[in-house]
Amino acid sequence: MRRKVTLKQIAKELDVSISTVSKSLRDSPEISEDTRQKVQAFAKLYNYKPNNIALSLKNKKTKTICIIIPEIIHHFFTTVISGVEHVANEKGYNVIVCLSDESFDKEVINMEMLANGSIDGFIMSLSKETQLKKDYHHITEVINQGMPVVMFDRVTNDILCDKVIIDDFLAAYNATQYLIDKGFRKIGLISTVDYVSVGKHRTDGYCKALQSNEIPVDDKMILKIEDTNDFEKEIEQLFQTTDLDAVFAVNEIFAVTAIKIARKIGKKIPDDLSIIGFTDGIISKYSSPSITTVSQNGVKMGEKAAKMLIEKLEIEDDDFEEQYKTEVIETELIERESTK
Amino acid sequence: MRRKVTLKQIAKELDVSISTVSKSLRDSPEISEDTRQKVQAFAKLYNYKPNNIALSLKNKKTKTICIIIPEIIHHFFTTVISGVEHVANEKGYNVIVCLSDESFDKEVINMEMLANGSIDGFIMSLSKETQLKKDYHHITEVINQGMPVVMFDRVTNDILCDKVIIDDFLAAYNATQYLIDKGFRKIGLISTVDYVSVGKHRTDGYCKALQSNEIPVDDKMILKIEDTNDFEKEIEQLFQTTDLDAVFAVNEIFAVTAIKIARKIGKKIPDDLSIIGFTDGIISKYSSPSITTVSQNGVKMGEKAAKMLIEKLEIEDDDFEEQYKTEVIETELIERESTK
DNA sequence: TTTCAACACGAAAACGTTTTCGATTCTATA
DNA sequence: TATAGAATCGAAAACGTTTTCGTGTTGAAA
Repeated sequence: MRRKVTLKQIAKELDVSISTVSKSLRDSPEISEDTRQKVQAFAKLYNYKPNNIALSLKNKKTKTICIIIPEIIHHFFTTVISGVEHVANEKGYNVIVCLSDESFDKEVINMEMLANGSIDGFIMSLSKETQLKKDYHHITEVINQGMPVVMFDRVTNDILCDKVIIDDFLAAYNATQYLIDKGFRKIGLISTVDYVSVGKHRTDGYCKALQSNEIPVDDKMILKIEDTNDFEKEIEQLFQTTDLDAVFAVNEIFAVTAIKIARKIGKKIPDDLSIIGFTDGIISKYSSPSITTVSQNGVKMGEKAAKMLIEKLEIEDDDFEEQYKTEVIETELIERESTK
Repeated sequence: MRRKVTLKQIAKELDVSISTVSKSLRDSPEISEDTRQKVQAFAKLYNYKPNNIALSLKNKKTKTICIIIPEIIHHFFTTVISGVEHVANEKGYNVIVCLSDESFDKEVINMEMLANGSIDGFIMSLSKETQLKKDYHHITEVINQGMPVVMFDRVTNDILCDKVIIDDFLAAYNATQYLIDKGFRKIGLISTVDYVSVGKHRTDGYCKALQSNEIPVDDKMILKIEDTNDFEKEIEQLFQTTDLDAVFAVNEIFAVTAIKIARKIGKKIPDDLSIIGFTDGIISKYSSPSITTVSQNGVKMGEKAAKMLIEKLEIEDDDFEEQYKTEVIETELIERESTK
């Protein structure tokens, strides 16, 4: 077991000072060719690598960013991670992934823990509970300490910071309009409870589309799901109490479950019922029938968020004009087999 | 913007020494009640939190572990992350997630980057390319430096370290036997290339089960997929050149794709063809028909791996008897709709 | 020979902690 | 009152770097 070698050890071994070793390794012109080569050879032999922690302490930069997501089970979030990872690694940053499990407390703990020097900045999507409580003190706290934060997808207007979102309202509007254009009039909605920001926006877009086409919004056709554990019954009830010819679901789990329930009660997809989902995830693609869906490019969101964060991190502190941007990622409707 | 306050600043402000501040905050008996309260009050007011990096440098412990996975798209790996996160957080550790993208180089870079003080230990599953090259120098290097490594799922016998696996051979054997018990004889296999360790073991289990039942192994019924990008054609060809009544697929992507192709060429699932997958992931559950599968409890694997790693980290260096364990996680067959 | 610059290197501070040990003051006992 | 011992605090080292600045040596020009 050969422990890592330090500058001090090299210095001692070669009988020079620590400074000389450091400078030699960084090719400082102050050092003579002779000693430089001697030191470098020795360092290579013992596989010297500078200690990251010491560097972090000295530079006050850790070259590490943290992404906090509510759940890892939603494929969308894993694609965001993938995007973040990609550009972060490219720029020499590491990524710490934290899961809030939709819990306010876990979100707070994670942030407080990491904000004390461990990382340089946050990329995050709000947990359900945080959105419900509307308590963002932990985030403002971090921002006030001068640590940049980029929010994505589930964001809030109560916080001033960089954001990456899609136009949930417009995407839902277009999806609904697509169904209307196909001739459907009895269009159901399977959404989340309103305090989840994106759920609210998508619900609004759905309603607006109906209104624009002078189709009355019928609350009986709208299902807002709170508990993700046992929502199959609710969907089944929706299908049995209403006579829908199309459904817009705000995520792919809801969409695929709707398909399953519809089948169970004897409806053929898409012949008897057309379904549009949200998020072009792995389920939509591999489900049979594959699901027509609003693509929400998670990789692109992650990449963009990481770029914005790292940009903020690398501008000199001199020209710190606080300019917050909100980037809107394009969505598109991917037509597959669940609509006709 | 109120920057983080340090011990030095508090000391200066209260006109005491840094040591006194530090001791006061840690409730040292050396300090008088008076000054202790004074310091603590001041610290609370200014929301003092110790700097993690400084602590890491001092303690030579970062309280951070890294998990390296080949791909985040496989739901199995995300469940492992979830398990690791869970116990790590419980024990006060942070988790850095790295994606090797099945690339040897990325695996090496990630490990070399983080091994220099940034983290305390690794949890990892080998990339395809690493398994192909059989080059594990980066891993032995890390282990030789005294940093514990726990491997899971895709492991190798060439490295001595703690491991968490399932019995791939037995699980595949049982799955195949299950099909045989149902009366099937023409059982196809959709596997990965042999250098992926788990693919090889599952293939062996399949073959062994056939042999035990005196069913000849027919290479034409075995498809080994190398390129994950365009394997649909290969599966289609398999179905057209052979007349199978059942298929065992070594992961859920292969399984769901097999269903899709089978449907496409007019076969009904499970009436004309029964299919068993591997990994009880999100696809298997939500696919319709839902997929009978070998459950490979990723959460449990992650939890176990994290526990083993943290245990290694927290034993005193005194009693360092190198004892490596290999933990085998139970699998079970989950019967769903894709078999009859 | 003197002087000055270039050259080569080392000492020390700094990042923010914790901890050991020494120093000073106070209290109580002889 | 002298003194031992407790109580209270500060100096400094240590973790591993980088970097500024100072210092000594060398060579060449005056």
